[in-house]
Amino acid sequence: MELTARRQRLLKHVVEEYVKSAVPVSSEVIVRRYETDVSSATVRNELAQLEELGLISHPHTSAGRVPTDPGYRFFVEHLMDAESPSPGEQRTIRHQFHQVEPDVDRWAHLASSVLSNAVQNAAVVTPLTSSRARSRRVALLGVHDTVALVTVLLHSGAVRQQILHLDDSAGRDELDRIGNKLTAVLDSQTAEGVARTADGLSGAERAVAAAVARILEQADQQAFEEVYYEGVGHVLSQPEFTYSHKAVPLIQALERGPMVGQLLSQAFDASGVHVVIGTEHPLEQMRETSAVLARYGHGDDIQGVLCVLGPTRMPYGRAVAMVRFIAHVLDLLVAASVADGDPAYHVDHKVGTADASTN
Amino acid sequence: MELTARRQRLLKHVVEEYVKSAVPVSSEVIVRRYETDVSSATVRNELAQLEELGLISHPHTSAGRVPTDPGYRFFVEHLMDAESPSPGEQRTIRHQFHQVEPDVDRWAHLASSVLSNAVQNAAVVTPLTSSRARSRRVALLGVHDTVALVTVLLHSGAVRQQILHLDDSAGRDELDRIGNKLTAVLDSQTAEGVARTADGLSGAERAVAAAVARILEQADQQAFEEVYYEGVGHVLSQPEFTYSHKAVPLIQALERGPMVGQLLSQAFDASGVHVVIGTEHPLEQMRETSAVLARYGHGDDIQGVLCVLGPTRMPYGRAVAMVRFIAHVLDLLVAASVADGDPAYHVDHKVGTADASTN
DNA sequence: GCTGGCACTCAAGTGCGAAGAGTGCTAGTG
DNA sequence: CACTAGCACTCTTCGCACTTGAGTGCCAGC
Repeated sequence: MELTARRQRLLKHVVEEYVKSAVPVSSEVIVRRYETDVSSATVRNELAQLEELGLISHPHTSAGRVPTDPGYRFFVEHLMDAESPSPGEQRTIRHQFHQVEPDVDRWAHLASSVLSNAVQNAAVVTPLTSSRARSRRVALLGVHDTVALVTVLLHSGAVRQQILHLDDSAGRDELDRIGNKLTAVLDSQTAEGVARTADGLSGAERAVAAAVARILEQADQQAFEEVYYEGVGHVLSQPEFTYSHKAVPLIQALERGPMVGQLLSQAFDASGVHVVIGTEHPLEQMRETSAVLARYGHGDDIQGVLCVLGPTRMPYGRAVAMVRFIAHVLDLLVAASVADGDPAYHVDHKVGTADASTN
Repeated sequence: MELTARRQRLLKHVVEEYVKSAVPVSSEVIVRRYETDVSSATVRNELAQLEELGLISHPHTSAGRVPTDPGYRFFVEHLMDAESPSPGEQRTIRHQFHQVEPDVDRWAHLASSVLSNAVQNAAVVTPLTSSRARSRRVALLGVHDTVALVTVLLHSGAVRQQILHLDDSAGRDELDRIGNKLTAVLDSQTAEGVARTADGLSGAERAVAAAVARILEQADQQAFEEVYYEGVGHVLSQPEFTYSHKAVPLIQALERGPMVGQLLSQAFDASGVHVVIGTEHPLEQMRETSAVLARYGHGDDIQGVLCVLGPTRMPYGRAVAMVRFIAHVLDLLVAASVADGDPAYHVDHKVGTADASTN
């Protein structure tokens, strides 16, 4: 009872046909559409073998075959074709990203939108974060008398700001001075570093440094809390969710950002595209959904996660290809916006997109 | 056939009971739970009158009564009690907002979260925007050599930024100079104003001004495009959406921000809380859902919209009360962060929340 | 090793009757 | 005149038996 080439082929047909039609696939259908040179009886014998191996199963005696989670796993590992999106599609997507290129905050949002539409499933994207947020530049803008806006440019290229109420009023020059000083003093510091350094400062500087520390802390926390998701409508349209109560746990997991974090953090263990199928999920509520994920970003420190989420009956090939491609596009964008002194990235970037100033 | 006091009372009972139970309400139930001093036959006679007036209806002969859209409308207009949330609840909510007070960007997100949980329905919130975005302060942060981050503080208190690729490299002093100059020159200008002014500038200044103009334009566009929503799970749990395909149009409307814009813009016509019921919706796809909306913000120019969205069978009283209360809380927050020179707002605000600097 | 043929199983649909909920109407009462 | 008791009527819902058809499993034969 080994996994002959023909059996593998049959498994592939079962998965692909089932993903397409959502109906358990019968020996008859396989013969008609794929393996025209043998009879349905032969196929049935082979399918029985695949079932014994635990790769496919029977909802009931008189029904066709459905892949099991291990079946999908084998398919993903050995059988699937994940060819890249078509050149036309690639161009469209690159173009969309190019349009929002100067607007770092919208990358993740756009990515979730593009991904969910391309794969017709839900997509989740975390914005770019450092594993530990570090300050790169601090600026202060006066809002009015005793209120200032503290803006911190993080090493990751993201920008965060907070309103700060000052004890005394401060002029613009004073604010600029503080901003410049803190930029220098706090350079590349993490939240704890800033807190430590703040002890050596005085008065207004100290208050601002405290705000910076809060911002960094929050950025650390937010890593997986603030996620963009889209395409819930696609998932609900799938036949496995005709009764919406089945979808409720999934949707609540999506809305409660942190729950997804646990899932997404898996993407950090390995590079490349990662597939999690049904019962392989650590989260109880996701035992009937699959995820295709990959990190994007730059280096080991500055990263985000892309994820496609849907029922286990999912077009894995397409999902993997799209996730891989979009991660690649984002990698280039990120590289271009990170101050790392490596000119190679700039070249890459200039090739892919035009300068904002030439718009 | 007039609307006597008793008939109004009965209509109120029908609406409240139906909202609670989701089951058509029978004369029997009304007698048992509300009007114990008359017989069910009497109630039936009265209900028949209400039906003739078009305020309630019959799914079929042997079923109880269900409110019609005009019935809900009358209820909302004349019968509903929208008492404020309990003091404890008010405190909890104020506390939550206080915690993110310095972080303008998260207000809308938090509002949608609080609202959807309190009313157990979906909630949509647009972030604060001016009807026309105006520049208040421009700052430039060097990212690396020829790349700078243009940060614009809008009159509304929101902050936007874009990456800008410069033609020539510029030092920090030069960037500061440009930032200060543009802050002065572009003060209170809209996108068109900035574009016009830019003609008089030269070189790098012009490029930055162009970026500012783009930022303002985008802020104008985004007014209703970028919405926060939450609580889809709650809506799907309602019995009217057991078959999820009924919920798909609603969810897609939510995900496609602009479609909701049409709905939300109604909130601007009138102040106070606005209720739109089922067929009153302009959007075809929302004919079975109701919305409770209000704007929040400061003055006529700086505003956002709060909205509860769910099936017509909705706890209107509770929804109106919560929307009103949260709009009020946000009003105070916004007032405190806007530079309008009116000290009254500051006093208000200091009462409600503590300074960030005293954390 | 493959195939045709056939018995078997089970889900899904159909028709029917009984039960139950709720109404509408009518005649009767204070 | 407003209210009520009572009852016939309607329509949904549920359970049940029956039929249909898809699809399998297996076996004998090539």
